[in-house]
Amino acid sequence: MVTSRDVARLAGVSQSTVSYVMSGRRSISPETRRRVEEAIETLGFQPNAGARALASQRSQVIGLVVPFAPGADMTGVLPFIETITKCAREEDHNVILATEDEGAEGLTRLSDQSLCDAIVLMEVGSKDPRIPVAAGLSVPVILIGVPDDPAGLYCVDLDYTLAGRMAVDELASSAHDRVVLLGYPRDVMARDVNFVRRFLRGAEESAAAHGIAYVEVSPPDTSRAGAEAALDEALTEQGPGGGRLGLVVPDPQLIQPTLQSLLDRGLVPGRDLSVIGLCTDRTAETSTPPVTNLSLEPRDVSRRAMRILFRLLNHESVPTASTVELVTPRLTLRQTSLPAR
Amino acid sequence: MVTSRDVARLAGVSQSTVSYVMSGRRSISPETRRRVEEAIETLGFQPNAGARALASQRSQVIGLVVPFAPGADMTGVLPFIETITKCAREEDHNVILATEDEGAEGLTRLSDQSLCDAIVLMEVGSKDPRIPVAAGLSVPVILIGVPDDPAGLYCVDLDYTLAGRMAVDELASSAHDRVVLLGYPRDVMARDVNFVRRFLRGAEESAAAHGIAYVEVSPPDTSRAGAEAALDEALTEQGPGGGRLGLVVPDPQLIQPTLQSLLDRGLVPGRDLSVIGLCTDRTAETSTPPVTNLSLEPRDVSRRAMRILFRLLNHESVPTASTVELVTPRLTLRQTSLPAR
DNA sequence: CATTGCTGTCGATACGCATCGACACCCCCG
DNA sequence: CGGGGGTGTCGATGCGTATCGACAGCAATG
Repeated sequence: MVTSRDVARLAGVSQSTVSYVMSGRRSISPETRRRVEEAIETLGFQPNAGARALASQRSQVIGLVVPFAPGADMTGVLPFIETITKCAREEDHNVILATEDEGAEGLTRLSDQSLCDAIVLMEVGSKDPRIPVAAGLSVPVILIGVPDDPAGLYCVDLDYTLAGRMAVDELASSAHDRVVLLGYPRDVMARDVNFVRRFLRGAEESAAAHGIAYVEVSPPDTSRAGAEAALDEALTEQGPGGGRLGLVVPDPQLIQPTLQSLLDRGLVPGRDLSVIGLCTDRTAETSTPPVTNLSLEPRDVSRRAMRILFRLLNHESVPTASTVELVTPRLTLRQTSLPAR
Repeated sequence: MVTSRDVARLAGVSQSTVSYVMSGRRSISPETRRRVEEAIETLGFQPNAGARALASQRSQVIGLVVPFAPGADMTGVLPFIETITKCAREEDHNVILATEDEGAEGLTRLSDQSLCDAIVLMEVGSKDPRIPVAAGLSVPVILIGVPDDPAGLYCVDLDYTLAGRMAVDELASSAHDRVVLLGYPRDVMARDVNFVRRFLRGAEESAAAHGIAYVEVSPPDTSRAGAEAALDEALTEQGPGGGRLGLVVPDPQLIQPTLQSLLDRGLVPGRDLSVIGLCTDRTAETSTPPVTNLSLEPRDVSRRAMRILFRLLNHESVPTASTVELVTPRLTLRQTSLPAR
């Protein structure tokens, strides 16, 4: 192993000088700097992470807690991980992974063992039991998702209320007469996840504002049969015909089954009715047919979270007065939207 | 911050005794052990990771290099990450993430900075430029995927050759007359990925062995249009009718488009022909209709890799003489298989 | 009783780096 | 020509843990 002492010896300077060359925390003469950098290059010196962390009280590591819990919707988790990792690297930090199923102890472990300088907590639930613990840690914590009580922690999330509103707004403005919201399956509803409530509220509000007919049906699960059942309920209740129907499907897993069920009934999305999904663009592009969607913007959300995080780490002031930052979803029209009339 | 010295003071022992209680590397009297453990509990002591790493030359961290490169197939990466992380935690290790786009430097960084004790390298290509670098690192490296020259490194992967053989074996044994292999898109073929070649070879071999008609067509890309084009080529060439046709689709991204294209032509998978996909079970279950598939077994592959890894770290002998460990795929019949005749 | 061999504990040290205080040197100004 | 204020470098120290050698106490042995 090459140490900074080896570099110092080769460059003919002291070890501390090497350290100052690398950190830039003291001025160094151009000549010395050159010699040291040359020595670093020659020896291929890389500072020992443990020693650095021990001496500086900074691990240069970000803890990322991901939802691997069984049953959690893992669709679209990857873009978050990807973006967060890349943002971290841009700031010369590394990412250490923890899984949701470790619960609150996972958080204290990361923090108390000085494994990381900050924590990003993904997929935060309404009354997430980790929140009070997170609030008491010695490292800053950024939440992706908005709990009922953020306990002063910084939160970033998609603006689900706005997403719900945008979905119905779009349908209303393209002359649809009625909206059916194909809700989340019962088990998701039972978990009382925050963003579900927010989305539904936004959709309802918009429907009310536009004076447009609005019903909400909950499928038993996200299977093909679940979609069938929900559609049965939705369509028989109102009759299949008459007017322009808009279907809003906020659960990504339900989109493909729903589209398929519609086709089986001879109802072609984009010809006989509109379908708007809430899912990643990738999911929307690859569904058959490609579905008009509101993007979950995982990259934007992640980037915003990381910006806050590094501002906190660098003791810069965090500009927003608010503790909750919401990202605006993006609507992309694809093949499942009825043409304007 | 609570240190082992604090624990020692409270327990009335020396710091080194605390360390020995925790590591179990020297015998400790029951009475002393009790007092120390009580003190640890009381203070909520967690050893400082950096200090521990510095002193013991062990970071208790596994480096995981994931394929986030643009264009890489990210489908199914998550189960690998999940399983690897969980295996690591079972052995009291953490996982640090690196992205493929850091290339070989990412590997030397992880190793030379002593950020981790071992590295898992995912999605290794045939002539992956990282292999020679990996072979020279001071930490063990486990590959997921098999390069042309493993350079003495341990590799774990699905047995793609067997998968190809199993696909055609299944079709042959269920009285199919001919097999069309809807290959990988041209850009994947161009990258000359190892597992693609292996799968195709297995399929060819089996077809030859069974004396069954076999053609292979390559779609331009994984879009719907790409699937259409490939199907056009495959079906016109042989005519749509006559005998029992089996379609093998090894690219997960191509499966849904292909199924859809078939349905559009009035060809119902499971009634008019058979379709076998190579994809995760999850993908197979959620396709419409659910496709008979050979599983990629990400959990098995990951677990095998981690077992080797920890054996290496614990200086246990690694049992296999061979450096390459292949996992047997699992065939699951679903709705796209023709009933036996 | 002297010796040997354990068992259980302690003190000291090393790990590699960051940082603080000291200080030698030089330049500029009085 | 003397003093003051930078500038650039160094030595020393500390971060918190693991581990080595030492050794006190005790039991078993000849």
